[in-house]
Amino acid sequence: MKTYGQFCPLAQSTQLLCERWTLLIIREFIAGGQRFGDIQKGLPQISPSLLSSRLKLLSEAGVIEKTGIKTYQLTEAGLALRPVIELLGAWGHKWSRSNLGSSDLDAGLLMWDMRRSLDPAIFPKRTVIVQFEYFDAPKGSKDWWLVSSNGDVDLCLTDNDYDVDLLVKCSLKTMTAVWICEMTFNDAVKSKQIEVTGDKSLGKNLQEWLRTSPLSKLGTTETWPKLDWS
Amino acid sequence: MKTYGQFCPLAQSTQLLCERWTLLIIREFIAGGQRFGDIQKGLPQISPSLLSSRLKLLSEAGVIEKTGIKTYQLTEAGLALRPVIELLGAWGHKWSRSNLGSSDLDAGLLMWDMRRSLDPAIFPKRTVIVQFEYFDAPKGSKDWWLVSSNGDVDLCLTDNDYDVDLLVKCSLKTMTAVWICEMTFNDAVKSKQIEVTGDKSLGKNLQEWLRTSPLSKLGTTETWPKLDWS
DNA sequence: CTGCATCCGACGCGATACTG
DNA sequence: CAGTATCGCGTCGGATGCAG
Repeated sequence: MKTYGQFCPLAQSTQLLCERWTLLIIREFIAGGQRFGDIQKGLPQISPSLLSSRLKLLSEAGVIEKTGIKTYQLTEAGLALRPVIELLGAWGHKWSRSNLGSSDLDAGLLMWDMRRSLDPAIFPKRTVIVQFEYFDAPKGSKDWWLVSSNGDVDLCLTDNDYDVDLLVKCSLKTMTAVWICEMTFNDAVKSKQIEVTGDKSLGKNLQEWLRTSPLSKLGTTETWPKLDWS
Repeated sequence: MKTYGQFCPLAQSTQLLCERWTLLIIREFIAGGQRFGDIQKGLPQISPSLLSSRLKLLSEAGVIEKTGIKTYQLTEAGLALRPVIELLGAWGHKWSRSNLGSSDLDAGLLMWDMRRSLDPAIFPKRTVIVQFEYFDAPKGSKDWWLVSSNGDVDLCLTDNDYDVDLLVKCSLKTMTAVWICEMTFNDAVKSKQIEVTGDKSLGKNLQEWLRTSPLSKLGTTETWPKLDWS
């Protein structure tokens, strides 16, 4: 870890936390990840060796700790970073100019994020299957299935001959924009950017379903309440 | 600027802000710096070329803007980073383990920080000169003079045959610890870690004088009110 | 003094392969 | 799945010097 040679507390924290990937790793822990693989899943582009060394560094710094042979969790110091993460996220949401360059789009990340954030209680207890079709996504990540059944949500990338209740067709960019609240689902449907077919009564719940993302609250309130990430 | 390939607002903000030096540069702007040299003074170890490229990047990102031929200031987006800086600083103050390694000590930074943070109103209007002597500082930065006269504080590194009102002798480490509120000035005096000689009535004000650092408020309150950096 | 260009070294970081 | 070892590239960033 490179130091700044300054006694300033900000220098102390940034030299630890503001290295590449580090704050995103913390984000994954806040979002509920516990294992090496959980973290990797939320950070597809990090190399295992780097992740490994970051975890070691964060352990030594007392931000995370091992809770088992292969599980970690945030310490008190780590949990204290949550407001920082939230504030930085809110700043990015409001002030970042990058407006979703196509290189920022990643269907896998999007769906993974959905899976862990959606509230299954919105749908009936019986199994409900929602298929997403992104016509502009790279081959192999165009079609996704979210399977909600008795309080659980599963994510599938392969067609298991599902009995699909709802089919959502749109561009990856549109769905991502909806997910991070740059537009509302309903508006996107109205303007034909999203096409929904299937069970009408279930369809009405989609907007509400898609609002439970922790990010989604960013757009709506200026000063932003505690988020329910987990 | 290296990107993460993620749409997450946190990824957007960190890829811009969490590169080496960047947040410390913002800190310097918040502290009132406007010119290239102001920033450099607070970041003695940054190279001019790197500072230059960071300023350019931040301009493009809309965090700072040129206000004149050679002055910059924070934009609205930049000002919005202040809570982030404060939170990160508070985190570092509370949770950073590094406990002032000697490599973090820097007499120049310390004195520069003092000069801009001290409240001259504490002392009488007439010229008051306080000399600091750090016996463990590197040669050439052992002796410093703070000159307070009618509402202004100047900093000197050379002996101008001053008529010194107060002489403060201690280690650089001790003074730094006091400055960032790891201990109080009075306690350090009591335990003989700081030796003060000179005008007794002025000496009594030192503790109060040294409490006006923006950092000093970190230690005292858990949730920390708006700081007066400027 | 301000700001930038150039050079070059160090090492942060990524890719891959491999082990338990 | 959870990491470690190795290798090598790329770039960050530090030193110096110069131009405005």
